[in-house]
Amino acid sequence: MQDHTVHVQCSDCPIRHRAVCARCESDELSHLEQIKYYRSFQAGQTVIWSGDRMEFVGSVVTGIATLTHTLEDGRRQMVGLLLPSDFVGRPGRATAAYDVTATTDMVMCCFRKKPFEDLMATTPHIAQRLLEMTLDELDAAREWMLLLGRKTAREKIASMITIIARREASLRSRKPKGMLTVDLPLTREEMADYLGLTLETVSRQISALKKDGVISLEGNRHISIPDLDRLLEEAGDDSDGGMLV
Amino acid sequence: MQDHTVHVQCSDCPIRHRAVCARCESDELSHLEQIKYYRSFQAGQTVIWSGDRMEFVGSVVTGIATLTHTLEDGRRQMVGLLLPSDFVGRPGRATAAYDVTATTDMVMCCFRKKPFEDLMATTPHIAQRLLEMTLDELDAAREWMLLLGRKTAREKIASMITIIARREASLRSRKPKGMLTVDLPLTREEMADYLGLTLETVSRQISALKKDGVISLEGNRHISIPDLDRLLEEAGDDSDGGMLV
DNA sequence: GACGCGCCTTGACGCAGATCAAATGACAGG
DNA sequence: CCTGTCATTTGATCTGCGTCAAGGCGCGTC
Repeated sequence: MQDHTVHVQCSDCPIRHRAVCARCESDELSHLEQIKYYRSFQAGQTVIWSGDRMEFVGSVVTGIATLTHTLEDGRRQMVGLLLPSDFVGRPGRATAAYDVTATTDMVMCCFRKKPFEDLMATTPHIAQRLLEMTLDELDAAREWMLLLGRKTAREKIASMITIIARREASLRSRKPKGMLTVDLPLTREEMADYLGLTLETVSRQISALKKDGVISLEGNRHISIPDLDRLLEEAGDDSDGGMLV
Repeated sequence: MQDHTVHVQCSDCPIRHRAVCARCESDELSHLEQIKYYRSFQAGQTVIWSGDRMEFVGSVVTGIATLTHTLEDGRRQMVGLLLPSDFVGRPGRATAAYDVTATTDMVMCCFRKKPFEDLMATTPHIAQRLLEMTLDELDAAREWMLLLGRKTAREKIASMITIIARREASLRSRKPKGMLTVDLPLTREEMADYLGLTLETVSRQISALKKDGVISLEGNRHISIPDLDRLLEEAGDDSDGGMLV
């Protein structure tokens, strides 16, 4: 599935690598091919610190990264979870606004910012595609705000599971067979930073959902969902969870 | 200041009305002029309900609107605060994702969605401008997530005041003279929905900040800030509050 | 002036989740 | 096999904020 290598060709990533793929389909591929390059990161490695100069933009090819804000006293809030195909960086801004960290081994496809901006100015399709992606991210951020501001710890956990299941599903081409399962790509502490909780509360609520039969665990990270509707109900959303199935 | 009328010309709003103004400076103004129209709303009136068909996009000319999510049991979370010049709507999506409500009397400049999308496809500058604005909103949403997930009630109130002061300042052309003052355009309940608190907690924390001399009140809505650094400190941010001064 | 109606403030009390602390399990290296 | 490290779980206690309730203030209307 996520078997891209550092030398993956642009044309290999019709889904994962959208910022590039939008161009792959046109006759100007060669421009992007000339300016793109790949970077690998190890799990735990910081891609860029908040406030640093941001010399590139790019997108995740394989692995997972997070965006986090940190306060001086150490409180942390995750503000973005980047899965393969997600875009990183901000054309038109010189410095990073948050820490970007690889939480698994990760490969990014990067473009030096200036050439990318030049290309964007002459290739309307790129700005239109980026706008679409940014609007999606904004919607996700706003759903996340509802979670952070108004949901209980139990609802937050249930919501997180449905959100990650949904995003993993959208990366997979095939439909899931058998019982729905989710791999949580985060530690309890990272989940806590995602949800605005402490890691102890995350652990307790996962245990509680397990005890109540809403989910079952195999190991610490792998979850199966016997009854999706039950989980969606626990998530407290008024919507259907974005049509997960 | 905010004396635009329903018949305001596009060329009157170089700051407030950015989605239009991007075009005003070009030779294709007439296209936008042909498809734009104005809508007025009274304070409290709903512009559109979540889930409704969204036939238009537009931007706020005068007044203030909010975006809110509501759960079935009535819990509400504000996810956007729209001041003059802010864009509303989402090219490429058919239905609204959240409730849009006028909290003061408000005038919007609208475009039917289809013609606007057509224009966007042929006028690269519009998508580029919208991308820039959307990225700004995304940054604001992420700062808001930090507030919702990790700040104390007192810090939330202090942060809200600095955020609103900053945004009001950016709408004003002239520098503030004398002591910095802010008009809160929201009721205590709306502030609570903004901050993920209850209205009682909002009231208590505002009283506490007043008692401690961080702010002073004239009436319920008008705040003066004797010492901005003190307020920024109370807000708990590691940044400088976006260079308010 | 008296009334009603929003909006706001203040007080008393309870609880969800934070905090502090300790135990358990999973591994990797010696 | 032992040991150290790190992630996780679980328990005991504390506390910030929610909840419930009462009352104040400004303002328009009769």
